[in-house]
Amino acid sequence: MSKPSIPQGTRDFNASTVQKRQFIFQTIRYVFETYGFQPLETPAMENVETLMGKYGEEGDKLIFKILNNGLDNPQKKASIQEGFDKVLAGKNSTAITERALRYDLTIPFARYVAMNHGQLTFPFKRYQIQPVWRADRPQKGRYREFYQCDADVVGSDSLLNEVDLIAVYIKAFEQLKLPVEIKINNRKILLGLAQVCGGEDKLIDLTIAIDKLDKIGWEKVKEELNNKGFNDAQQQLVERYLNISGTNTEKINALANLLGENENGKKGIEELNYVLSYHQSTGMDQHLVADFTLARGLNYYTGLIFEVKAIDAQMGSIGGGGRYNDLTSLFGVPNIPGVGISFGVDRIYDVMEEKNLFPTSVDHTTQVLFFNLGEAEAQVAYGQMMTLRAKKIACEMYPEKSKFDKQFKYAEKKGIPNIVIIGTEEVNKQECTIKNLATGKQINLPFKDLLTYPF
RNA sequence: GAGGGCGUAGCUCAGUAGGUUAGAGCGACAGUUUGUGGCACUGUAGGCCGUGGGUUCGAGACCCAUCGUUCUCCCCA
Repeated sequence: MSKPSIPQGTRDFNASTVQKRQFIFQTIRYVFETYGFQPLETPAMENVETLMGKYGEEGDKLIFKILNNGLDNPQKKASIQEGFDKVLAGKNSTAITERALRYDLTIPFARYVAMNHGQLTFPFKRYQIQPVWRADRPQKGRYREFYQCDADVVGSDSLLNEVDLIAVYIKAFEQLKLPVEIKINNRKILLGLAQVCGGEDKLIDLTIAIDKLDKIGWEKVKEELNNKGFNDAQQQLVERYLNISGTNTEKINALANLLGENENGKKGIEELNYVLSYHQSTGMDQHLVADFTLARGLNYYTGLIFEVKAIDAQMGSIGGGGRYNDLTSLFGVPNIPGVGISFGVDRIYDVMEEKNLFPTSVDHTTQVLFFNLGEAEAQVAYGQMMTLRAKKIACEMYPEKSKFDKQFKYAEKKGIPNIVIIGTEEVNKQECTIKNLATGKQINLPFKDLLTYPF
C-alpha cells in the first residue's frame, strides 16, 4: 500500500482555510444577491459535446473527460475498439467517453438557458458558485480544481448590465478590502483594428499577438505580426495602437483618431465611453482602466470585455468577463445576448493570504470548553453546557476525564477563549468556575447566572 | 504540450570530497505536578533518505528511469 495522496492540482482545505474561503464566498454571494442575481447550480459533469469546441483548440485539450463504464463489455468490443482508434487519432469518441467535467460556468449556463428559455423570464440574471476542472499543469495560482463565482445577465442588450456588473466587481473587492484595477476593452475595437489592418480574418492572429505585449515586448510582437503576413504599414498602425497611453479619456481620443471612420471601432469606443462616463457619476471610475491590449482568450466574447487584476500582487487575473452576442445559438436557441463576469476565488484567496487581508473575525471556533472531571461531574456540566448551546454559544466538553494540563492545552491549541470547570466542589455549591484563557482571570458563578454571562 | 528546481522524522531543514550505528530545531507523547494551561527541565516514540534500476569494496550523496511536488513558457481564474 503506497502513501495516500490526492490528484495533482487538487487540495484539502483545513478549518482555517475553509473559513477564509467562506468569507470570500459569502461576500461575493451577498453582493450578487444585492444586485438582483439568483442562484443556479448545474451538474459537475456535462455531456462531452456540450463542452467541446467552445473554448478554442487549447481549451478542448484541457477538458477532463470521464471514461465510460462497461468498456470491458465483450459485446461492444468492436465499436469500442473503433472509438479507441479515433481517440488515438486525436478525435473524440462517445464510445469511449460521453461525459466531461465542466470547464467553466458560462457554457453550462448557456446550455441551461437554451434548455429552459421557454420558462425563464428575461432578462434572466443568475449567479453560480461552483468548482470547475481543467487539465492544466498546476503552478502558482493555477489549480486543476478551482471555484468560480459567475454572474450573468441574458436576454438584454442594454449596456446598463455592463455598468451594473462592473459595480458588482468594485463593491465585492471593496468589501474584501482587496485593491484592484479593472481593465476594460471592447472586442469591437479589436475587430475595428483588424479591419483597418487589412481584414477581419486577421482578428485572431492580431489579438493573440497583442495580448503578448507586456510579456514579450514590442519587438517580438512585431516579429510575430511579420510572420503572420502583416506588412510594414499595418505593423506601424499596430505599433501606434499599442503605444496609446495617458488617462482613459486621452487614450480613447487617440484611439478614435487612429481608427477613424471604421464602424466597429466607432461603436466599440461609443460603448466604452458610455460605461466609463456612467461610472464617473457613481464615482467608481477610479478603478477602471481602458486597456486596448486586453484581448481575453475565450472566443465567444463580442462586445465589452473585462479583466480584474489585484494591485501590487504577482498573480494573473483574479476575474474576467464580457459580453457575448449569441452563446445559446451554439445550443440551437438564437438571439439571446448576454454579459457576465467571473471571480476566481482561489486566486483571490492566494492574494489575500499573501497580503494578510483576512479579518481575524473569520476564524470561528468554540467559545467555551467544559472540563471533564469525572462521570458524575461531567453529567452536571453537560446539562449546563446544553443551556448555553440553546443560546447559540458554541460549546464543547472534553470527552475524556483527563488531567487539567491536557484539557487546558486542548483549549489553547484550538483557540477556545473560555473554559468552565465543574468539579465536585462546584457541583456541591451549584456553581461553576469560569476562566478566561487570555487574561488568566477566573471567577465563580452560580449555575443560574451562567446563562447571562457575557462569553 | 515544452523546459528548469526540489523529494531525508508529523513539520522546517542539516548531512562536509561517496565510508561503517542518518542528525538538529519545532511538534507529538510521558514525567517533574492526580483541581489550574502558556515557561522550564528530563525522557520516549517516530526514517526501506519518494520508488525502481545502475556505477562502486562501499550510495542519503554519483548516473539512468519513474512518480510526486514546485516554478517558468503556452494558455488561463
